[in-house]
Amino acid sequence: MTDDKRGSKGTTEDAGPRGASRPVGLALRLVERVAEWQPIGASDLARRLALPKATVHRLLLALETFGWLERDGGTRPLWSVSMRPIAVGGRAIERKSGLRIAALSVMDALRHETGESVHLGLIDGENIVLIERIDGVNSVNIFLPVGTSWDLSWSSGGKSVLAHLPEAELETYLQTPRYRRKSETDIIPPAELRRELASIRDRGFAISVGVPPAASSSIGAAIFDKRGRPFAGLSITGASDRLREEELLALAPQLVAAARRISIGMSMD
Amino acid sequence: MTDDKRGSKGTTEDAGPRGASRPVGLALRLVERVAEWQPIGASDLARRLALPKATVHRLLLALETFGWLERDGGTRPLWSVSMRPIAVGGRAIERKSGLRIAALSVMDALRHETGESVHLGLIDGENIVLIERIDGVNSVNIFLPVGTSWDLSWSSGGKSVLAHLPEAELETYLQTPRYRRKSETDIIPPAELRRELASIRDRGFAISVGVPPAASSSIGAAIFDKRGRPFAGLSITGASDRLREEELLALAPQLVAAARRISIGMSMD
DNA sequence: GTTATTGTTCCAATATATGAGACATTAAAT
DNA sequence: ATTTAATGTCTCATATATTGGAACAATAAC
Repeated sequence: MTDDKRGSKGTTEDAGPRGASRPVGLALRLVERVAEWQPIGASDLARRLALPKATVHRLLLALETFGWLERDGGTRPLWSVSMRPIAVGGRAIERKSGLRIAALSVMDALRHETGESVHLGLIDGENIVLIERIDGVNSVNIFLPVGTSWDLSWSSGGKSVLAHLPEAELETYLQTPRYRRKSETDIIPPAELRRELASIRDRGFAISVGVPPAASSSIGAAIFDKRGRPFAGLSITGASDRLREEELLALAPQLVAAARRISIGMSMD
Repeated sequence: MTDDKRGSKGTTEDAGPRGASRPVGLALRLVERVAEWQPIGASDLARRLALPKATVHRLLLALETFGWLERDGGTRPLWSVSMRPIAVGGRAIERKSGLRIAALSVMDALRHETGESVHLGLIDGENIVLIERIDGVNSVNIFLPVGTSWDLSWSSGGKSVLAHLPEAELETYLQTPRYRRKSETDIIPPAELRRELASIRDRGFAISVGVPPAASSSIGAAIFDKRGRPFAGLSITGASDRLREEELLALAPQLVAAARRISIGMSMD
């Protein structure tokens, strides 16, 4: 009631650097955040993003029209993402660089040799995203959904990629503090992580042992492209009461061989 | 050099109905098409979409900044989608209505009983999208990527959903001609499809037999929400030389029971 | 060497996004 | 039942970001 600056627009700075479309940036941020917080109402969303209610509301409507978001039928609509991102992403994986095709037969062989589930993750910035999972023939107690993404330091697959990254990139990665998995406060000392990565580089694989109750343990190895750059991680995962450190180490030779076979398969096209 | 209508802007009509943000619509269309045609160059893309080169180029840059698209390092950049859509979609599936959680244990039991792979698809407009796959303990020769989507009439899971759709919606669905799988020209006569759907409704499941060389066959049943609406399909899939019609029919009781168990699990929250 | 494409940048014109406020409607609190 | 707070929805004047034709450079094809 005091100030009346109607129609004062925000600047592009809010959305991203470079000559980048502001509404597009806002819309994409909205999709990502709705996916994270769904189902969520418009006002709540606006508050969390520190954006005007009207702007958020308008964009939600637009995203609904284009089929990327949908709302449930309640009196107070709650928003969720549609199947569109999955469908788009599925196509992406399918044609992506032949990695999936190169990896599948090797992964299938591995699950039959070991009885355990095999996971394939692809690097995405500072995360690793699960793009394929083949289930072990043993009884499996955990089925990670394709599309799950973790910080590189949280999984054996991610750590094995991290270990072979060029020093400069590792440096950048370590610039931001990394928290231990399942903790919001417990920072991993960079020196500790560096030590572990050095050991991983030496041995050629990473292991990650979960704590007993309903947890899983895994062993992972990196996959390299033709220029020798690590870009994906292969890992064998199982219940942590069955796969203790001893059993994991026994799986190492087969895993490392499989990862190498995939790398080679990728290098010749 | 004749006409000089500089800066004449396009209208919102091009992008979509209602008061919808044009640049957002264009950007999303771009993401979807890039996913379909990747890797693709900017000019080629602009031509196929009948959009000005400059506009496409600018949006591609924006989408790169926001992390949804990426280009390979060649002198002539070719564009592909990043892992972002998968990561977003993964979160979507994870929290979606509890379906995945309700279905997983049932699917796991089913794969151990039958030895074959079990698929879970979610309806998305006139398509069904694969959101979860659990691999059979028998040797499996086909691993469909999560995120794959087909026309409802193309899979046993899709047909079983189609069969229980309200008449009005089925009518709308049949308005558009449906082609046989793997054919661009061979239309399925609506009457034929209607007959098959009636039989599926009677028996409670749908089957789909693939032609021998390197094909797969499956049997599917619908999953219903608490209001009795079919919204997902459960199916058992295997190599078509192992799963002939006879074997598929033998699996029917277990499949139907499993689908019912999931529906019930969904109805109580 | 010549020609045809492609990627990239510029810029004026204008169509479009913006966000404060107001209202109706629903949920929570008293 | 009545009040209070919060939510979804809409409108509108203004500022500005999007737009797309054209020109240029860089690359590929002939």
